[in-house]
Amino acid sequence: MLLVMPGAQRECQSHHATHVCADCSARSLSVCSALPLDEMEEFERLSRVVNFDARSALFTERDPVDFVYNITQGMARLYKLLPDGRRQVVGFALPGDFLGLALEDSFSISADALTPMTACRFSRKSFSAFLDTNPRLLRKLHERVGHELTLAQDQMVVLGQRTAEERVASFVLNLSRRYEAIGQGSATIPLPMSRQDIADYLGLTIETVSRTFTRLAKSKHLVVVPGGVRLLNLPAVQQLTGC
Amino acid sequence: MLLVMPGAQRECQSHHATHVCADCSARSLSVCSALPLDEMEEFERLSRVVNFDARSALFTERDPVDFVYNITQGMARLYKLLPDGRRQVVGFALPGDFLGLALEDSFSISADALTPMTACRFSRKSFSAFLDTNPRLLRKLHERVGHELTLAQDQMVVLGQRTAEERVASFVLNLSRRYEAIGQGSATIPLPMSRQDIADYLGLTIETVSRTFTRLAKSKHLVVVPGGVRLLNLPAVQQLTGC
DNA sequence: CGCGCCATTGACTCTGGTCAACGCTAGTGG
DNA sequence: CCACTAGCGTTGACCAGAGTCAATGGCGCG
Repeated sequence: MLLVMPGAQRECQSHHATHVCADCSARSLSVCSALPLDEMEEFERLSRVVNFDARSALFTERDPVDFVYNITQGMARLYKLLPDGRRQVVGFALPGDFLGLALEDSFSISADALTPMTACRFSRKSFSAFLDTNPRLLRKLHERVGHELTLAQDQMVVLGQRTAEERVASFVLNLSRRYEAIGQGSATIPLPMSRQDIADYLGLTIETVSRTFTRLAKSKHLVVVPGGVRLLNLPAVQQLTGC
Repeated sequence: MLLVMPGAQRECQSHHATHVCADCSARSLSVCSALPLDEMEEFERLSRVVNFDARSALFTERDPVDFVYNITQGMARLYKLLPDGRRQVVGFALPGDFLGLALEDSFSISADALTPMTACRFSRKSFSAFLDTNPRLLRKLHERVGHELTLAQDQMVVLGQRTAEERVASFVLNLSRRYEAIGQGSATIPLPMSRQDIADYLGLTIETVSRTFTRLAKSKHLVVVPGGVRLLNLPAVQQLTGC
């Protein structure tokens, strides 16, 4: 069980001068793409670029939602804790992902940075007010949550029906597809999260995850490299996911 | 594995005369509550009341979304199938629930009626067009999907972390709360779905579900009655869910 | 009445969990 | 520069919770 120290947060705001949506590498990946240039400028003024150190907390379950975030760089893990310390990682957030999508009053999950991260931060209030004047953005946001919901349902299939090997294979494949989608595709798939994070995401133990990677390596499906894996036989791995 | 016959669908439209939103028992439960009276009348004209026999299919994964549904009576099961026949039930839909929330092009899940059902059916096109002129409804819909997403994340915790007993206990409790929320609370919790449905929802087998109900009955947590269960010791069952 | 479906129960199996040891690597301090 | 340590990952031996297979029971329907 890996916990983040409260107070580990180091959040350093950069100057507004450096914040130009038009130059943002994540713009095409995010809900911002719904905005034409002129509206984007207004939108831009509502937000502020924030940086997070690796291992710092973005927010915690039940925190009031004062800010929402649009990730531009790095990776976050999203999770829920049980009172007895068990943890379910419900997802990993990449550039283009929006945290606080649901516009709820308090966060239903916790989030912290796995790597150094950059995000656009909006106060919920101003973001919400902006949405009232921009149905297109709301529509885009709605699409996003809808997509997140189908992803969550896919993960329910993984957790409810799949074997350890299928879970690990589908995890690696999905992550690989997501890297590709944000233009970071490569033969080697970086895994910035720990084995414990993967285990808690897949409903397995760290030992089972480790053994499964070893087995997949022995069967020449992939190689485990420092900080990630490299797929050797994509079709065979796809086969393994059973879907 | 319980499959629904294709063609089992019996969908009988009733007359528009009988369709009056103002009298709808599900109105306060559903997204419609976002609409003032005058807009509701326009909205009303877009929809049509449809009835479904028990065991009939509403739609199937990958079907194009021609219609969206607002459930007014009965219960549906929502599920995904794997190519090899394994099934994950991702939820049960009750009055007030909206099917097709995400406004996607094709359904990501299948749905069929567990009981005789009634729903308001909208063509996606006209519903979507109506949304464009009613940001308040869109906002409400967005809230809904957001809520569905948090429920899905809660279910990920159940599937990834909980023991068989905890899963069954949380299933019964959640269902009980939902009945209460729609004004159908009672000491006896109806379970219109089969043991197989419950098993596929909880990532267990039918035998484990059955044994767990028996165990919970032996330990005086509940009684299994025809068509449902009756909780004997609510606090103890809450305790069992570990949360 | 008898058939069929669903649920329950029992006996046994097996996948994945638990517990424990070990190794590797990075960071620290002498 | 190297010894020491701490944290993470891997591996092994064993265990247990849930799955599998099979038989039985109960209820509704023809």
